[in-house]
Amino acid sequence: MNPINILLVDDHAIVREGYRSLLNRQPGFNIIAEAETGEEAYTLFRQHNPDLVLLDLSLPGKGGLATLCQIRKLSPKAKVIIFSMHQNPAIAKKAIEAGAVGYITKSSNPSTLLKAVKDTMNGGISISDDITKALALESLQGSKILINSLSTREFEILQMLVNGTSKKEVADTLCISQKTVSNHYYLIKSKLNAKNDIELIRTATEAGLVSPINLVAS
Amino acid sequence: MNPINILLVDDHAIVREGYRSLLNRQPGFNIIAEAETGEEAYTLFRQHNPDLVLLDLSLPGKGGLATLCQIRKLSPKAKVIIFSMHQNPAIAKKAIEAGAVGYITKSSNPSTLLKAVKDTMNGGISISDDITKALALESLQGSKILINSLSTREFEILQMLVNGTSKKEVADTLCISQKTVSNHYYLIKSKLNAKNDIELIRTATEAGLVSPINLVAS
DNA sequence: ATAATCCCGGGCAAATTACCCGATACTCAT
DNA sequence: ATGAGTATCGGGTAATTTGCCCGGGATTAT
Repeated sequence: MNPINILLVDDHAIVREGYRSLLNRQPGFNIIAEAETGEEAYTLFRQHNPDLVLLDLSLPGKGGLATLCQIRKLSPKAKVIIFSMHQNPAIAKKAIEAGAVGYITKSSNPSTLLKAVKDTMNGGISISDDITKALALESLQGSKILINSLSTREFEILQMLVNGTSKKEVADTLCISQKTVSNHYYLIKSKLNAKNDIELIRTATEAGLVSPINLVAS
Repeated sequence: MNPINILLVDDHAIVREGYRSLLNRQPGFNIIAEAETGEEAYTLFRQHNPDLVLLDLSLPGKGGLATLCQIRKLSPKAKVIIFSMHQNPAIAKKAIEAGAVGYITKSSNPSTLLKAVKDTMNGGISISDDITKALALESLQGSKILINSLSTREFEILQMLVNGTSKKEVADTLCISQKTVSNHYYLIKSKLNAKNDIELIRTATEAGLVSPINLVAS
């Protein structure tokens, strides 16, 4: 049987070293190229047309997801396994939606990665246990695209708040009482499943509600 | 000459694989133990008393900075090189202040790491180029970065909090009372001039403390 | 030796949250 | 047009958190 040709994409040299060492110890795998950035990955993909791409998500420049999309657009049958440090199921979902055949966290066992490579070459989809567990939990609590469940008013208030407007200012601006703002705030948090302000901001940021920061020289 | 005995600490198996492969190719290095967590690292350090520790900063559990402090406390002459994915100079500063003899980013060349190991064994301090450059830039623009007024502990707690760890989790992880976390939190907020969580996160984001989750919309 | 921090937490009043409630008002399908 | 559904507005109250002060032990610097 021909060896499986693999394109390795990770911006950290030491991680590539790790993959290489791991895969070289196994028969049947051949790393034909390595890339540090999304751009490079795309170029090398076209050049070598590998059987499989091992792709890190947090790439400098355009990012891993975008690279994944680009590669899939060029060659919709391309097999790409995402290898990421994020244990966030939302990210895994995005990756699978975008066409990845696998999502493995970097804290997984090396054997998990090897298994994923084999499984996906047989046409399967492979997701590491920590993620499947998190996904299961999430689907139990029936999460959707949460931000869409906000009403217009809630959305408006959230947007003001995460951009630094104080509750009092919001109340004054909208001519409602501070109490109402607080109540909205409470509802927003529950709708978005945020346990605290920080989670709220992260969700809002994901949804693009937070405008970029003005660096103030003081 | 005796080989240099190294303790490897990283929670990602694939990264350890990388280190191992890299160092084994060089004569004179010997990895005597590997750890995945700070606790384990500390135990193994006492057991093996290595010449050098390669320590990842983003460890689960107690965290890399705290582990560094703990080891240095036990053995003030211990040599620890921090190996981190953060290119943030503020983090590097904290690490060196806490007694690390080196700070190398994971995006550095393998040869940089090897050189750092050698240099530090000769009594030097080694910092990767990207960081020294960033430090230079920072001092040029002479911005009195508020973040630097935080103590090590405060810094650590802030980092956990803005990355979504709840106060209770922080307390449990660090084995301190929730009240103490709250008090730290209060002090952090005043030191950073933040009126509320949102401002705090913005400042922390500016300082690069928040690990991004950029979900790209198709 | 003394001063200055840092880290840890108790205490307590003030503020905020979590969650309940009822009152309008608007939309929309029957 | 009537009733069901839901958005907006806020009152009330118990539980929690904050803001701020305190002191004590451990380190570090002077």
